[in-house]
Amino acid sequence: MKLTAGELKVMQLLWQYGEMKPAEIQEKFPEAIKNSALRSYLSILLEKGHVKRRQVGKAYFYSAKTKERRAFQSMVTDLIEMFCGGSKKSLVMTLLEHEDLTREQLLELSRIAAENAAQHAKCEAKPAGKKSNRTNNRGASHE
Amino acid sequence: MKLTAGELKVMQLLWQYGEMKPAEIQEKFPEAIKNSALRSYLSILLEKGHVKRRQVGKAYFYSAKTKERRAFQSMVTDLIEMFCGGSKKSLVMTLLEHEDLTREQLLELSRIAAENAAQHAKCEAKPAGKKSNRTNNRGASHE
DNA sequence: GGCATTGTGCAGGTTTTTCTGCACATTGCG
DNA sequence: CGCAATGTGCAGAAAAACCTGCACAATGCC
Repeated sequence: MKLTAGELKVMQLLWQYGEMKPAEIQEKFPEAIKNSALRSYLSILLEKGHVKRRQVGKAYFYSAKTKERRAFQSMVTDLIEMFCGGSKKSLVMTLLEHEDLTREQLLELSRIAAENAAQHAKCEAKPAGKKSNRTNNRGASHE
Repeated sequence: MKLTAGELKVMQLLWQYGEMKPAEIQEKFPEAIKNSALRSYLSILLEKGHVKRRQVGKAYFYSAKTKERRAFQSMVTDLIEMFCGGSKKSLVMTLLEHEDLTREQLLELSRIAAENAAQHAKCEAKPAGKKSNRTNNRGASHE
């Protein structure tokens, strides 16, 4: 996988807004960036296969090829390997214990964990099948 | 903050084993690395202030100056900003819902979240004070 | 002493990431 | 037409990350 900081910023915008041409990405970029610098990122991303582009008139429209979910998982996996001895549980525990979540948030998370556990009970002895996709939210704003 | 991949590997070893000289770090390094390459990392880390060193005879012993916790938090914060709209809760939810945790792990996590919520109830209206340090485990092996 | 071992110093190299400049082509408008 | 605006292509520069080689100094052992 492996996206650099700059590449990731571009991908974020493509994930969020969909197909865009360089100038549009440039506008939405978190900090000021020259058009040529941005296009430089795009060509690297194209090379690496993370984006694709479509020609319309003289302009190119870029869109994400790599899914946000994949990129996220890849980063979480790295983090876990580096800091939590490879255990996802450890990461969650650390987050629960050391980060400043409110009482309400903790209770909700507790509930969600319990629900997921119940979910698991139903398909015992099937270690690879998963995901009910009940409340799939990520990518923006639900605080 | 900002540690590169290579620097982080060095820091991990220093966090785990404490003070060491270059040759010792080199031995423990996850992949093969030349002594000079490793020392190159160490001098960058020294420059950046993430490690300190102590001379004993002709040799230097290096140890971590930056705390593991700080580095971890910094990376989690980055991840959250990039993928979860700045919400820690979102990160935990995503982990709970999409990652392959066992039923037992989920139940335990649910319990821990509930406990932490209870903890919070006791010091209402104190948003900054925290941490009971009941089961402080991270950095290695509890799967 | 001679010589391998273990350590540092340091002056670099290569590759990747980040960013720049400029030439040039097309389009729209006065 | 002239010319600004908008787009691409491309050839890099600059900085950071990653890695190497070699000189040399101290130590221990024959």
